[in-house]
Amino acid sequence: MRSVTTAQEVNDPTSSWDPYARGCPSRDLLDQIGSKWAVLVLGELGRHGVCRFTQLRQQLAGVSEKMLTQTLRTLERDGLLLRTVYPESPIRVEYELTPLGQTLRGPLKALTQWSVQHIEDVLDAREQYDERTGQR
Amino acid sequence: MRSVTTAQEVNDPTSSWDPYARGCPSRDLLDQIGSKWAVLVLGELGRHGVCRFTQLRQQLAGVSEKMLTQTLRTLERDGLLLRTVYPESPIRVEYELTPLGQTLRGPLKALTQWSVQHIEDVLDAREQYDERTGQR
DNA sequence: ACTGGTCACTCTCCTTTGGTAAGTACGAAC
DNA sequence: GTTCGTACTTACCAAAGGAGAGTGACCAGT
Repeated sequence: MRSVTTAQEVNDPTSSWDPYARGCPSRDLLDQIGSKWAVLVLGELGRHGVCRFTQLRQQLAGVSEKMLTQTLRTLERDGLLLRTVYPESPIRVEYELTPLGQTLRGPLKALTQWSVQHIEDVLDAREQYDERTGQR
Repeated sequence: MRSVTTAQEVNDPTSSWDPYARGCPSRDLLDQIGSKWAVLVLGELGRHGVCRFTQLRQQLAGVSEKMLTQTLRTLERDGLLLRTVYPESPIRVEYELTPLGQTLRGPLKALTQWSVQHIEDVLDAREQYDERTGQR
């Protein structure tokens, strides 16, 4: 068992993960999957199925190669995507979601859609806030 | 109209927000709402309805006062939560979700649940990855 | 043999963000 | 008048992120 064993969970090994607890792996994971580039990488792989490095770099306009590599490695390590190297010339590397990664599509799509659907409300709210606080 | 007007969207002013586009406000918003502390603050306010500063600081174990204040201000400005000051002594400040903030509960809850439900799979995947790459 | 091109990184430098801890403002209670 | 509680600010430093040049493997052309 890998569960972080503390006093209160000794008799309850299955339900001990709490993102609100400091240092809990589930908090770190939540942070990872909600991070800027991870959301977009997973979203893109969810829509296109299989992608190459350069393709992703173009779709996620503005990502640096360093961050793209870093994000892809982390997601691969977490078992969310599969990285396949074809030793052709020039080299070809393909990325695709694993079954585990697929299970994240729904939640992430919901979040992405929310940001598109409500961005105008948010921009309005910001304007009002700035007027309110700017006057004083 | 606040929409960022570029060539391809001149005849389509309503559906122009794209989180995959560099500098699009919806990308920034997605980044905000998916950020570490914002997720937890919104989650906590979703569960408890109304919270005070100190209460939030305790529930979100590990957050610094600086980051909590900063996160709360940003969320208030974005119209996701309401901040009410009661000029008693000692001062009392209450935070609660706005109707707009309520609409985020679903998506964020899904994400949080995912991280709890799949953290073990991810930890397994990491172990395997480290073995694979550590050997070479 | 040598130049140039492609792809997927990798490295370095510098800016921005985040964390730690101490300080501030206000009235109330002792 | 000193201490307490509450909700912040501020100063400082370490860690993460972004910009851009460099690397290595391979091959096509000259």
